[in-house]
Amino acid sequence: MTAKSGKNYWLMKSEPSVFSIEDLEKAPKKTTCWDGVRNYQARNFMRDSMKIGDLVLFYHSNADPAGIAGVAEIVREGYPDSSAFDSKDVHYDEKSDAKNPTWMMVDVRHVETFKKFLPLEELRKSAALKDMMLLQKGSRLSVQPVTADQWKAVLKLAGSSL
DNA sequence: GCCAACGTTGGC
DNA sequence: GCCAACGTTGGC
Repeated sequence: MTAKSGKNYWLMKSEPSVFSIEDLEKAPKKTTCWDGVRNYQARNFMRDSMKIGDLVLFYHSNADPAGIAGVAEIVREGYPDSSAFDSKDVHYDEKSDAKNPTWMMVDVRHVETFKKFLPLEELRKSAALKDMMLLQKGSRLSVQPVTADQWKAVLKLAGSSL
């Protein structure tokens, strides 16, 4: 992964019935740890490439409708996902060793909830977004990079002032 | 709730 | 190292 200097952009998925952007806004310090990711590619992005200050599109998956709900920012870089060590947690992974953790997480803080939610259907209509990973057939990665151009196009669609 | 697409596991 | 079986994701 190219981890050049400067800001990177991301998209992170959450099921709003589990944790929505409203939940993030109401959370203490408007911040949460992004635990429970159990996919190596997504883990690698969080561990290796996400930097403090990077901005994130907060995506509502398994929702009606699904789409982009707003923006968050990275406030803590990759560190071990403690939920992997908790046998009572739904994301418990008995194979993950606390001394050599398999799974990592980051902390994200709420930045903006879009006044205009961007449903998938609308994203698909945008020529500027046609190559976005989110929109590719079969793509289901829960943490994924977004290009600077895609980022600008999304904020424009949302009428965001960021 | 259905199911296509994907990732992981485990037998061989 | 192959690949079938299984589990999960996530749109619809």
